[in-house]
Amino acid sequence: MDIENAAKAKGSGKSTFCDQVMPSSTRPWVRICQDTIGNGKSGTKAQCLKSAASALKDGKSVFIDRCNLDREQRLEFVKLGGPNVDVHAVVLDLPAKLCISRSIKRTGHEGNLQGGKAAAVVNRMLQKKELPKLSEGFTRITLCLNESDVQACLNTYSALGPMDTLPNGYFGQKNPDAKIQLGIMKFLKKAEVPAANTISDASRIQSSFSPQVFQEKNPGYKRVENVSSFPVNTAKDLKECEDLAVCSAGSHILNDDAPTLAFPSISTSDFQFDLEKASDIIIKKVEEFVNKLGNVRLVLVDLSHRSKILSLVKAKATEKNIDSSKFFTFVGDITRLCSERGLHYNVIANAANWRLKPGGGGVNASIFNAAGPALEVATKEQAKSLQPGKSVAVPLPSTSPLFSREGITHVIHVLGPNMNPQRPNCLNNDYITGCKVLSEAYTSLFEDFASIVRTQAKLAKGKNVNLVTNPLGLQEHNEGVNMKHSPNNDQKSKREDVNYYDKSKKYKGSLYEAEANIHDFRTEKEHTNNDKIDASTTKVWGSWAQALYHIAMHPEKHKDVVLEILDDVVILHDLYPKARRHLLVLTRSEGLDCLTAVRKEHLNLLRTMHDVGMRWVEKFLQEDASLIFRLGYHSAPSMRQLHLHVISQDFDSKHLKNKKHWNSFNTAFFYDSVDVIKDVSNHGKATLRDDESLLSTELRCHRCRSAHPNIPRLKSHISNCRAPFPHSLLQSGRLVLPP
DNA sequence: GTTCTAGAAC
DNA sequence: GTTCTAGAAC
Repeated sequence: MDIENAAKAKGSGKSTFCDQVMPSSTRPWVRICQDTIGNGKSGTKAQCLKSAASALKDGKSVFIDRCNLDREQRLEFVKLGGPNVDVHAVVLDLPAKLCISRSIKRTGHEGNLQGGKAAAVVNRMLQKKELPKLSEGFTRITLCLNESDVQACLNTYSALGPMDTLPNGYFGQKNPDAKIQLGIMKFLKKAEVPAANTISDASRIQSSFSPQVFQEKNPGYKRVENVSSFPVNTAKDLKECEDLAVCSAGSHILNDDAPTLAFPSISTSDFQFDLEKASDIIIKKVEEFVNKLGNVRLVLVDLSHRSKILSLVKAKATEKNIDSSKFFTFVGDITRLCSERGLHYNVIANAANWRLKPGGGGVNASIFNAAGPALEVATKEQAKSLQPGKSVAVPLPSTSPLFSREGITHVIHVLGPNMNPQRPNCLNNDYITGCKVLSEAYTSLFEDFASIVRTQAKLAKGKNVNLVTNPLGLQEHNEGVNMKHSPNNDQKSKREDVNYYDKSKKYKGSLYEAEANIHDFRTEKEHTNNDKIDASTTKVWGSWAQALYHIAMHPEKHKDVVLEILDDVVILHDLYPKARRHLLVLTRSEGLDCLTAVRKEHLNLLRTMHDVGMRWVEKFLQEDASLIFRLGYHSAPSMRQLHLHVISQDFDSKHLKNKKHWNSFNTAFFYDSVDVIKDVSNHGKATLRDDESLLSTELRCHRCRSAHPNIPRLKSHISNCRAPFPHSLLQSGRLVLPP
């Protein structure tokens, strides 16, 4: 099989890199494609070189679109423009698994043998492949390991204007020498089951085969050989990117997992503090804390690449040789650094006003706006006002978009000194006091951040010591994971033998979820070590299964969904109701996650849950006497934290979409509350009936028991079926009808 | 829990 | 060609 031909087949797709960049770019790009250079047909390398040289001469920027898998192939292209041309490589190095499945699919050999052969060819190619290095003469290399890397890179190049330059360096991976993707051997065994085929998949395959070299002419740009890497791998705005290049040369550390504080420059905008003095203070305080804090990152953020304060701080950081993996400057909206710029961060500082109120302008308005009303409420709980030089850390409720979208767990409000006569407490140019107060402000900010990090580390540690019989390094994992949160990180783990660390990385490791994750480690560990352990402790909850737990622990922070907060339970609307009326009665008892854990001591709680549910049913029946209700638990719930479903039997809801939805409420999987209470009362526990097959059984009408071929047909039937309910449901008060 | 989507079923 | 399911990803 000829890999280049394979690449060409998919290269014709519109989703290739050049095709996406060229139309949206204001730069004069020329694409040199070996596959089409010979009057639409495949040409030679020499033809490519010739065309590229002539385009460069005309002042064009050039894409070299061909398989440049090894150094030798690339060498002549890199040399083309001479020392005044910027030479970039964009390496589209997507999972090997994908290449193989695509190539198998493409050649039409889906059988076991051919599939295996195709996989072997790809495997050989990948083994041979040599990723580009800066030492070959590239000024910038961007390695894309997944779709979102590719998208970020596309954005970067699409935004590149005729005169713009990009920072030099190696972006995207710690080890540019990596040759073969782990897990490939495991994939080979599965090669007989080719993965699905789409256009976008096709383009990914091509990409994998052909690291492509893009050259752009840039007269007047001085070429640098040994350039730095940045702790950034996605950047949209190229101009702004220049400001990212603050790191010391030679550093290849992408310390992306470390707890990260993003902070604006305090007092330098509206409060008109002198920039020179402010930058000195920032550098001094950063130097002081960077070593003290251990494995964390401090990131100074400003909106514009023209930011004076960023350039000053950047220059001074370089001068002072501050570790660029621990401190760097970054251009972007502080409320969107993760979603828009790919920077993982956990805590942000706000340049607050003394009332700690939203509004005003600048960072304060922007953070309060982005965080939603939840931040204002949470802030009020912590403090009413703030003195200059002080800060206050506010845990961000999980309802805040900054939490869910960006992964920010805390906002630290900081009030700096004011030099603006139009604002309160103006220091009238008294920079002796001013510098002292600004120093205090940063000290307070960094100490608050340190305290958040320490608390979380301790929490993780404490739980481990208590819960894990054989720590096996888990402690370390948890600490590492603790502050990590990466909503937009779709980089897949290349390892297929998922260990605890890998697994944990898949969680959104917010501070709140950290606890839950630790719980997971324990249970999974115990499960592997001891098969005899009770089922109630072996369940592993995914990160998405924590929502009800969070609500139960902090119902006051979820006023948007919570209907009623009582001592033992919380009542809320099911987020995706499967009927006209669908409530959840949620226990507030921590650690009671599902029915299997319920024992005699929970009887009172079960009765309370039932009674509260019944009270709401009565209310609903008064509003609509045609409704009929059923109260019960899912035998094996998807969401953590024991919850009772209170659901009307119309099942008239757009959210009821699949067999599992239907069967979870209409087979023995649905465990009537009255039966649970009876069973726990009689036998001390609920009898297990979480047979997975219950969820995939045929679809039957809950009234007349007729079977239906699919969900739409079933829904159409139940909307009209008025047959009486089965005898069993009418007994023991399982169904609740109007009096 | 939902969303996304390939491909099976119609 | 369209509908629907089911599995993966989150």
